[in-house]
Parts: sequence; structure tokens; C-alpha cells
Amino acid sequence: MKRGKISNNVIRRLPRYLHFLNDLSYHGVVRVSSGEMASQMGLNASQIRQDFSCFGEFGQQGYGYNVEMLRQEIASILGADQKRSAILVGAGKLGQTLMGNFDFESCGFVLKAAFDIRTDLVGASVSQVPIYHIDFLQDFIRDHQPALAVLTVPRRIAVETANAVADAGVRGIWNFTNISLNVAKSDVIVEDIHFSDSLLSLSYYLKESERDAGEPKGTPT
Amino acid sequence: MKRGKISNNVIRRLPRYLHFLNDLSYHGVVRVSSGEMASQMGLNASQIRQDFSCFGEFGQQGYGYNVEMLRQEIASILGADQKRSAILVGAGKLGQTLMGNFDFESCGFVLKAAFDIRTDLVGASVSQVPIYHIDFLQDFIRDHQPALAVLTVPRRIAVETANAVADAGVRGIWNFTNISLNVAKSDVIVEDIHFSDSLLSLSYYLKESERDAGEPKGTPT
DNA sequence: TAGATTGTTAATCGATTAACAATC
DNA sequence: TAGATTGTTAATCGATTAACAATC
Repeated sequence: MKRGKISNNVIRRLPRYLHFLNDLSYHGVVRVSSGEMASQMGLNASQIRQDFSCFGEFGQQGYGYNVEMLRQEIASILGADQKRSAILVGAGKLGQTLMGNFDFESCGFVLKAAFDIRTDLVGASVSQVPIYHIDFLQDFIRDHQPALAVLTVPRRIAVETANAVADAGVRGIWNFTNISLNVAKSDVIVEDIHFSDSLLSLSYYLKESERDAGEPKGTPT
Repeated sequence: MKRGKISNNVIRRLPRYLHFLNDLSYHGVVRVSSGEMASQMGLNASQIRQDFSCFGEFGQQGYGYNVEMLRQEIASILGADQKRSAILVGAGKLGQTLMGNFDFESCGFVLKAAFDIRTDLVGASVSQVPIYHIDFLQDFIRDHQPALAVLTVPRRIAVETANAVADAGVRGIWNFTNISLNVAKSDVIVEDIHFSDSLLSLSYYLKESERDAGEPKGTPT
């Protein structure tokens, strides 16, 4: 496997490749070429080959790629084939939704426990994941060394909670709080799910398409 | 206001500017320079000025930008100051979470109704938003012309539901189904929230940081 | 005025796409 | 073998950053 700095753009395309290959695999497709992938995914074939070549040589001239083999390679690059421990902090509505519906295992994680301050939640379980009181958070992290913390607490306590899990040794934070976290420990990886950023972008494109529709000719300046 | 094709990268930064300016405004800050914004947001000052200049001239030499005025300009560009109708399809856990917790209004939308097939949900309301039976979806769209449909249905019926709302006249789809939608009507704007793509990227960076930590010297090839 | 900061043009940097020899 | 398709190098394209005249 090669090394060197891989650009963020490449990393963000890998999950899409993985999903696509999972689908092919599910439908029993055995081989695929970069050209076929490109046309079905709306990408450029050169780009796909470039992306793969950051990590090794997975194809064969004149044939293309073996779907199953390529799928496993990309899963491995992303760590989707691992089983790392994860915890969830903030077992409110959103937290429980993720506990119940999100497939952590397909991303290489196993959700071990959730934490909340509400005593009426403590002691319950959602999809076999127990909810503990937040007072046990630090001890649990020290004992179980989870790689990931899912942050679904209210905005108000987002920063302190992020710092708490980072101090206790968590290496990655999946942040749903819609706050830009500047975690004190600089080697912690933070990935944000910003619902509102996404919807605002959509809103822009909606406005733009209305504008285009309203001016069919291409109005001069 | 200028025109011309604005790059996607610029559009994706606008919501971040808006949040930052909202914060400044909330804290009573009256003026800000591109340099201050850059250092606090971890961007480049030239980039910020370039981004703004796509849409007009909002600053003043020697002074910088008036926070309130800039905030309103960007909100207007994104449509965050509007009040467009939206509906939600699929009032399960995730759907209800969004109905209850997400601030649609701050993104320029008003959630008017939700739809589900489960009769035990029909008739209920979440945060004043009523849940109707999915049989009334088409009629409701024709009558109320919502600009946006939030798609929180199960994967299985994602494609058909997306096509249904598009056919009935919805212009934008906020897609939470983790399926890549190819909506038949090509002028429909689809914005995906792909939880697993996000987590897989995080997983990659976690692996990478472990690798770096394990090889402190910079191993030669 | 002197200092600061914009908007914009030019320079640099990086990412995407095209081209093609290698070879299955 | 002939056709197809890779991996990679080179060319193009676009985005970011630097520089600076204009001017508040």
C-alpha cells in the first residue's frame, strides 16, 4: 500500500465507492471497470483510477476490477471492516434514533453504551445498548477505551462534553451538536454533521434554480 | 448583485459564515474584518473576501464589515430569511426528531405537515406539526405547493417516495435515506445527509492518526 | 493625515481530466 | 491474437493565496 498525503476530496469519495460496490456485490456482479463505475456514478473514469492508485493497484489490464476484492480493499482503507468500540453521549431523541436505527457495524464500530443525565433514561436500553448515568462516563472510557464518541447532547453542554471525552482518551468525536467544536486536545478527530449547513446549501440551490427559471434567455448584465 | 456560476465550494462556506456572524451579532460585536474572521474560523482572509465578492461589495476600506449588515446579506443569499413551506415524509423516529428539534425557520423554511403510512401516528402532532396519512400527500402538495420535502422514509420506499413528491411539484428534497437518489425530474434539487459517509471518513482519519502515531520518525518507502 | 482594510488582479497551488504505453 | 482496460504521466482546469492600488 502506498502512502503520502491523501487529499480530503479523495477520502470523501471512498464511502461512495464502497456503497456502490456493496450494491454491485449484493446484485451478484463480479467485475466492473472504471468506465462503468464512472458512468453509473456520474464521475470521470480517470478520477476513479487516480483515486484507487493512491492506495495500491487493485485492477487488471483488459479486465477491470474484481468487485468483491475491490470492495474489501476500500472497506479496509476506511476501517469499515473493523469492530471498534464506540459510545454515545446524550440519549435524547436524536441519540436514541441513532442507537435504534443507525448501522454502526457497517462503518466498523460497535456501540457499547450510551450516557445521559436524565435519571428516567438511565437503566433503559435501546437496541441492546444500555444507557448509563453521565457520572460513569469517565470511568467507562478509562475501562473500555472506546475509539469514538457520538455527541448528541444539547448545544449548551457540547463543548464541555467534547473536552471531557477527549480528556478521558477518546480519539474521535462524531459531532451532531451543530456547534463548531474546537477541542482542546489537538489530536482528536472531529467530524461534524451540520444539518443546518446542509439545508442552507439546498436552500441556495433552490433559489438559484428559481432564478434561472425566471430568466430563460440568459439576461445580459 | 453579481451573477455567474458560483462554485460549490463557495456555497458550502456560506452557512459557516452565517453561523459565525450570528454568533458575533449575538455577542454584540458591531464590526469585523476579513482578517479577524479568517483567524477565528481557520480560513484565509483573501478567500473570505473572494467569496463575498461573488455576490457584491459588502465592506468598507479601512473599516471592514458591519456584522449585522453582512449577516443579513448572507442570510438573504442563502434564503435563510424566507418562510417557504416544507413537508416531511416518514414520521418515524428520525422524522419526529427533526420535527421536534430541528430549527427549520432559521434555514428559511416552515414545516407545515408530516406524512406517514402508520395509522397509529396519523392524527398526532409533533411540535404543532400534524401527521397525515400518506394517501393525502399528493393532494396536500398540489394545494400547498411546498418548496421542500424532507425524506425520512425507510430505504425500501425511498426512490418511489422521492419520485412521488417530485411529480407532485416539490422542487427540493432533503434526503436522509442514505440512498443516492436519481430523481426522474431532473430539475429537482436533492441534498443528501449521508450519516455513514460521514462516519466512514471519520474512521479513515482515525486510522490515519493511529498510523502516524505508530511511526513517529517518518518511515522511508 | 496615517493606518487599516477592502475588492480585485495576478501568481500559485492542487485537483481533475486526457492521453497512452503496458499488458491482461 | 485483438480488444479492453489498467496505472501513470502530462495537460488542463479551477480554486486558493498573495499582492496591491484604491480609499475609507
